[in-house]
Amino acid sequence: MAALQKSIEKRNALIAATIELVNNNGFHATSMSKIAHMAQVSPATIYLYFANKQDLVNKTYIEVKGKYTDYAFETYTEKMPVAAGFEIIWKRIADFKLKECKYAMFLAQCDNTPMIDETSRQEGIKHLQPLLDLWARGKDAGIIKPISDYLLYAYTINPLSFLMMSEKRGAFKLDATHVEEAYQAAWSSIKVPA
Amino acid sequence: MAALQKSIEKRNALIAATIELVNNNGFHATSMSKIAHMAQVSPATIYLYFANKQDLVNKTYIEVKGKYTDYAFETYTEKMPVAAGFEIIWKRIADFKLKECKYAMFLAQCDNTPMIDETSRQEGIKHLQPLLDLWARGKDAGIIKPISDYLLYAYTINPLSFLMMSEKRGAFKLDATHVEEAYQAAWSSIKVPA
Amino acid sequence: MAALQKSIEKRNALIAATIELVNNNGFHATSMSKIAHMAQVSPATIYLYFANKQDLVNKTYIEVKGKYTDYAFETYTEKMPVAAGFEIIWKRIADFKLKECKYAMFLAQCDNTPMIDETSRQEGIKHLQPLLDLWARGKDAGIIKPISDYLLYAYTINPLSFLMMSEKRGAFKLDATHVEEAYQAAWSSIKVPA
Amino acid sequence: MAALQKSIEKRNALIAATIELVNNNGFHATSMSKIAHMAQVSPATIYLYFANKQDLVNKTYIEVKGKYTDYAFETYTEKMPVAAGFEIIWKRIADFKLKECKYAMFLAQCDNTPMIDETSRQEGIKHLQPLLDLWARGKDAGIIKPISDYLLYAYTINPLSFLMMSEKRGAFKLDATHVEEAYQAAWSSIKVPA
DNA sequence: CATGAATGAGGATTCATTCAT
DNA sequence: TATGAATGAATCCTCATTCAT
Repeated sequence: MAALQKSIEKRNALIAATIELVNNNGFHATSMSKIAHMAQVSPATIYLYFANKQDLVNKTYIEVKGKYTDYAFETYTEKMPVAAGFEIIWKRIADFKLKECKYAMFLAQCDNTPMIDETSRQEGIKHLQPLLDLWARGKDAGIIKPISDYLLYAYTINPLSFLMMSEKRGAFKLDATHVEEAYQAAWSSIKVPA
Repeated sequence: MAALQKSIEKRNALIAATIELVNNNGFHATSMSKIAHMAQVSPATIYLYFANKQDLVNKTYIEVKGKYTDYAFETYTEKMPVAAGFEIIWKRIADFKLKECKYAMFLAQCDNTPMIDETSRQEGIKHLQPLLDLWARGKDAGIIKPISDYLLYAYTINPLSFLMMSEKRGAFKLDATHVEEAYQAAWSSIKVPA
Repeated sequence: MAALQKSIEKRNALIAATIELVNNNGFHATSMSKIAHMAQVSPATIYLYFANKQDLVNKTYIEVKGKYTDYAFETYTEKMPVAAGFEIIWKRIADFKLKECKYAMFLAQCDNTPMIDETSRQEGIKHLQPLLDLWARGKDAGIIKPISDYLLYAYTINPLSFLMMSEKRGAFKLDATHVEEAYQAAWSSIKVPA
Repeated sequence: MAALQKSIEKRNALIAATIELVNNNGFHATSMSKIAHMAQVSPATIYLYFANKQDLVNKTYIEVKGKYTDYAFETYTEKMPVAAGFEIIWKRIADFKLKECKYAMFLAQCDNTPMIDETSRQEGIKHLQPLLDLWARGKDAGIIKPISDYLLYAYTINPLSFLMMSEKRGAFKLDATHVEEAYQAAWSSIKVPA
């Protein structure tokens, strides 16, 4: 039991180190030895937990994506009305991206890199289903525009990544007002006009 | 003159090779020798044109960003009405992202990587000024919501990157109808409701 | 007793795994973990039976060499006439090399590698004594040429290794006729001409 | 020209280092860095001359095998009578194995290792053709036994490897008398009895 | 006896960069 | 200006071995 516990802690330390180093230096400059060093482990030990660098990065991606979707849907239930449900999910996601920016930044870096393989991406997307279901309900009810989920995502959720990264870069500060404005923009873009 | 011409061609070949290799393999797997090889040049020659790899990548970024903004504003003049002007710029950008996807993909890869330094990013953004001016006009006229330019960008232009990358990944196909829907979503998100 | 039995079985499993892996992949690519895995044992357990890798390999060598000489002399008795005794031993060895090729191949791999130390080699040779005695008898009787045992071995026994390896490599097929021809060649090379 | 010369010298130094290290420590313990060090070159430089370790070892094998066959046939011409021709070739080979033992040992180590691929082996064997032709002539003339070339090789040439390695191991000393005895053994084993 | 987890040392290989020509 | 050859440092990863349990 203690052994298992230690194992889990070591795995977590490795994943945490990967996130931190990739956030600070990018995939390119994140070496296995640096990860090992930060996790206070020998480089060889990494290979007890992960098959290779690809695997480590992809498993980290899946893990973080899991945290993200868990957070997103924590306060949502399928019985909520469409508009209210959307607002709740959207604001949870906004919260996550701003408060758990360590994770959000990592996911942003994963967006366009070949380091993450398609399998892991699919795995990561799977948990977004409740949002897709909500959109389906909305479209059926004539509340949400009958357009592709990719468009809905591009215009409501994806902008948050851009805003978060801009803030991280120090370009501008995202306060509560901005978040509310952003929500209004997101909702305006997909709701069927009155 | 012929010498100068050859110089420029070599520089261009290097930049073209960088774009192609980064698009296909990512920054990680793009080495100076491969770039040199593809540009039919010795590795040492690269250093006659660029200080080092960072510099090559950043200069490439600026160059591509220039092509992007040139294209965006080619048919726009400052005298156009706000809504019309916005539509024209937006559709040019959409066009660019879909037709010049070689360049668009490269820019997307640059979005969240520490490989591109802040100076180059600023340099690349500079040329967006006409769009910012248009937005200022729109806000003054009560046509566009009085919110941060970052928000306006996040909800109108940035989604196109996401859509383009999704299409590249084969996730879905972006046809003319989608583009029109996307434009409506973009405009809905930032226009002041009637 | 049962415990001792299990111990012996484990040792045997380790030796068997070593033989198989070295035969298939060479010394170079045969790691302690692979041996442990194939013997269904923990890597650490190997070190309860053998001091280190060198020791494991050398002990394996001695063990296999033992099987080889046991087989060689099983049907031979010192009272046999020289020529008959030689034929019997030679054909047993030929048999061994062709039928127990798992062991023969392993020995062949050991032939010219520094992995096997001189001590183990001496140990392995010791059991050839009956053959040396036979040769001594043959020399005394003027039946076998009065030349060094090394020469006798080189021209009668050693060629079998070459033939066996050639067959393993698929270069040619060793049938009963070939074996008889080989025997005649061997005997011709060392017998005193009539 | 000077540059080409230096290149050739470097390649030769690498091959020489490979031979020496493999002879002393075996393939297993011969690392690229040790080879580089002994050739007074950076490890990276090896990869300018050889694709990888396999390639280096195989090219070395082919090179050495070439020296071997060149030496073997230097004084032989196809017009010589069978018996005389055979003696000349055999003694040249014996000479080579004893005097150029650096090369002979390396070839012996190559005999049974998976490090040498089948292609290189075939390449190395190609140059033995004159010997095979001689044997064909001998068989036609009823001077040499009508048996497989593999058998002829196993009983005339291959024993020399064993003797050379035994000598290297200090087991016994091969003097001129031994060589003559060995030759007689070889010839006895394959000649058609009077 | 037996082990799974752990690791330091070392493996092959690649890379950004330099330098003599 | 242009280069091919060269390299030290760093890469990912494996291995023989040990140790707490």
